[in-house]
Amino acid sequence: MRRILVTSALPYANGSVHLGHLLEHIQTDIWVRFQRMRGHQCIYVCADDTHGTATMLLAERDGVSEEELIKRLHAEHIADFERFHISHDNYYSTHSDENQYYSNLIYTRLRDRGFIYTDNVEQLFDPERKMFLADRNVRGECPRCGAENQPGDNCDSCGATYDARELKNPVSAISNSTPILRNSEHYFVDLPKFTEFLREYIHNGSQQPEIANKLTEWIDGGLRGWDISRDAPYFGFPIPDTVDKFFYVWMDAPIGYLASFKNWCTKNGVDFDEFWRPDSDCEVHHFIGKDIINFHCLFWPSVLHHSDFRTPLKVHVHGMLTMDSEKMSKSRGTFVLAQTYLDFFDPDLLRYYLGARLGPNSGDIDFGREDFVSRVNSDLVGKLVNIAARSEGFLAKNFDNKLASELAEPELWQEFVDESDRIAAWYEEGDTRRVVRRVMELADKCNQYLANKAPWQLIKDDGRRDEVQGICSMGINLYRVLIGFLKPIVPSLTDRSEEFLNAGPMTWDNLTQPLLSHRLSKFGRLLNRIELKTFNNMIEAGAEEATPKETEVTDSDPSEIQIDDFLKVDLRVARIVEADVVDGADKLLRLRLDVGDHERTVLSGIRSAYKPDELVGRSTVVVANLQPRKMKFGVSEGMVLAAGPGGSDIFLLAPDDGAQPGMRVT
RNA sequence: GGCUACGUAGCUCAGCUGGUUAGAGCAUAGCAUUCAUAAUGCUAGGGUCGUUGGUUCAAGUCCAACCGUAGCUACCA
Repeated sequence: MRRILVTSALPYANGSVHLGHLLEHIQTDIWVRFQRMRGHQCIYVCADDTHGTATMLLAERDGVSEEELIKRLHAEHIADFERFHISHDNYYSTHSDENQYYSNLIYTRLRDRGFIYTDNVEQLFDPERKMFLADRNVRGECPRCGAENQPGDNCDSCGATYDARELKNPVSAISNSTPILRNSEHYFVDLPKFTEFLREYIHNGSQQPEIANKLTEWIDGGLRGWDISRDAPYFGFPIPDTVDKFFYVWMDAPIGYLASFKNWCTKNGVDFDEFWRPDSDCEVHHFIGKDIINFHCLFWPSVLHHSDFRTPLKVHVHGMLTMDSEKMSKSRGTFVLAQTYLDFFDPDLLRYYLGARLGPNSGDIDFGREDFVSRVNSDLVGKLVNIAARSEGFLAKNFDNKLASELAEPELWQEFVDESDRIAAWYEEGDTRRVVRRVMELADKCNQYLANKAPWQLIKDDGRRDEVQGICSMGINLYRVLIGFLKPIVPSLTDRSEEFLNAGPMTWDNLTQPLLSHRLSKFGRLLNRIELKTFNNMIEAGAEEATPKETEVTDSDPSEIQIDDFLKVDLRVARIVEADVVDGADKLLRLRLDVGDHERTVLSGIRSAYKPDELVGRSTVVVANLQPRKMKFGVSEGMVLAAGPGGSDIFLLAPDDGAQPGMRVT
C-alpha cells in the first residue's frame, strides 16, 4: 500500500469558489479517488490562503475584522467544494496555530543556517494610509509611452515592464493620495545559494518536461533573493525577532499544506514526520496551475530542503480554464461561480467534462458550451447510461431482475476487463481524457453488441428467453465495468449505479469480477439530458450577479442606505402551513405560507438544511412585496429570511412567540 | 522584447522513437431499427496536417525561418 499526501493550491480568501478553482480541485479529486479505489492510503488536504494586503483591505471595506471575513469565506468554500464531491480530508486555514508554528520553524532554521539576509528596499509609501504600496496598488503614467492610469509593474498599453518608482505622477489606488519614496529593511531568502540544488531537483522526475524547461530558463537567467517580508500594517504572521515585519503571504501559503496536514494528523493519530522527514518513503503530490510554478517548483522545494523537510515527489501542473476560447470574464458572465453552476447543473457533469478534457500536460482547457452539452448528452446519457437502461428493461419484465448464471460472451467481457491496467496507468499519470475516450469506445462496442443481438426480437420467441437473459446480463456487466472505470470522475452517478447494481461499492479489483446469478435492485433514473438553453441561462445569471458587485466596489460609500430604502421592504410574519420538496430540484423546498389575509407559495433554497416536516407550523419572516419570480420549477412569491453560509448551515429566522401571520416587521 | 507551449476535417481531439490510400467522437446527410431517458446500428460527404524552405529513398512526424494563438516574464494576491 502506498501512503500518499495530496494537495490542491490554496484558494485565496477574498472571493467565492469559481470554475477555475473547480478545475484544479476536480483534477486533484479524480486522482485522489483513483488512488483510494486502488486501495492506497491517500490523504487530501487543502486550506484557505488568508493572509496579505488584499484580505486586509477587503475586511476594512466590509467593516469587519479579517478573522470574521476569512471565517465566513472558509465556511462558504467548504460548502461549495463538498457539493462538487471534492473529497478533502481536511480543509483548513493558513491563519492557524499550526501554520504559524511551521512558518516560524522553517524561517528560523533557514536563518540559523545563513540563508536569510536583509537589505534596504526603497518603495512607494502611502502617507495617508501609512503603508507601503504593492505594485498593483499604484497607478500612474507609463514611463515609456505615457499611457495614463497604468499599474506599477507593466504597461497594458505598450507592454513595457518597469519599477513602480519609475511611474510618472503616481497615485495610491487605495487612498488616491500621492505616494512618497521611503526605505524599509526587508528580509530575503538567499535563493542563489540554492541554484545547484534546484538544477538537480527539477530533473529528478518531479516536474513535467515542459515545466522543467521553463524552470531551467529561470535558473539560467540567474536567481535573485526572494523578498519574504512585508511591513505593517499587514494581515499575516509577525517574523520572529523583528518589530513590525510580517511574512509575505507567499511564504506562509505553501506552509499551509503542512499546517493542514498536521491538523489532520493530530485529529487522526497519524505521525506527521512519517510523511515529511527528508528520507520519508511516503509520497507528496501537489496539484497547481501553471501561473504559480515559480512558488511551487523553485521557492517551495528550496525552502523545504534547507529546513530539513522532504521535497514533493511530484508537482502536477494544469493549464488555465477559458470559456468559449476567451478568458473568464465577470461582466460577460463566464466567470461562473460554483454556486451559480449548481443552480443549473449536476456537479458530475462538470467533473465528467473536465475529466474528458484534462491530460498530463499543462495546456489550457477551453470550456465550450456546445461541446459540454454534446458530450454530456451523447457520451454520458446516450451511450453509457443507456446501456444500463436498455438492458435493464428486459431483466425487470421477464427475469425478476436476475442476472444469468454465466457470461454469454466471455471473450467480449475479457476484452473490457483487459483494459483495466492501461486505464489505471492513464489515471496515474493524470491522463483522464484518455481514460474517458477509451471508455466511450468501449461503450460504443457494447451498444454494437446489443444492436447485433437484438434481444427485442429474440424475446418474442419463448424458446430463446435464456439467450435474452444472457445478452442483457452482458449489458449490465459491461456497464458495470465502464462506470467502475469512471468512478473517480463521476462519483454520484456511480453511487446511483452501485445502488442499482446492488453489489456494494466497486473497487479497482472487484469491478473485474462479473456479477452472476445476481439480483439487481430497482432501476431509477440515473442522469438527465441537458439543454444548451440552460447553459445560456447560467451565463446570464452569472452576468447579473457580477454587475451589482462591481458597482459596489467602485461606489464611494456603498454601505449606508436611507431609512426610506429600508421601509420599501415589506417584511411580514408568516406561518408555514405546508412544505414539500420540489421534484427535480436539489436545493429547493416549496413552502405554502400563511401571511394573514391570504396564502402564497414561496420556493426557497433551504432543502440542504431543513426537512419539510420540521418546517410545518413554524413562523418565520418573509419579504412580502418582492416581485414574483419565475423559476424553473414554478413561481416564487416572496422570499423567506435565513442566515448562514449554505449547506447544512442555514438558519431560518423566527419571531418570538405571539407574533401572528401578517404582522409587519419594522 | 525574451521564453515556453500549441497550430491536423465545421467543433473537440488521436496520430508513440519519420514508412502502405491521415484516424475517432460530436455535428451534417441517407438508410435501418424501436429494447432504451429520440436512445442505438450501418453508410456517406468533408482535411494539399498554419506558411515557406530544408534533411531523407520516404515527413503531419526531424531542422530552420516566418505567421497566428495562449501563458509566463518571479518582491501580484
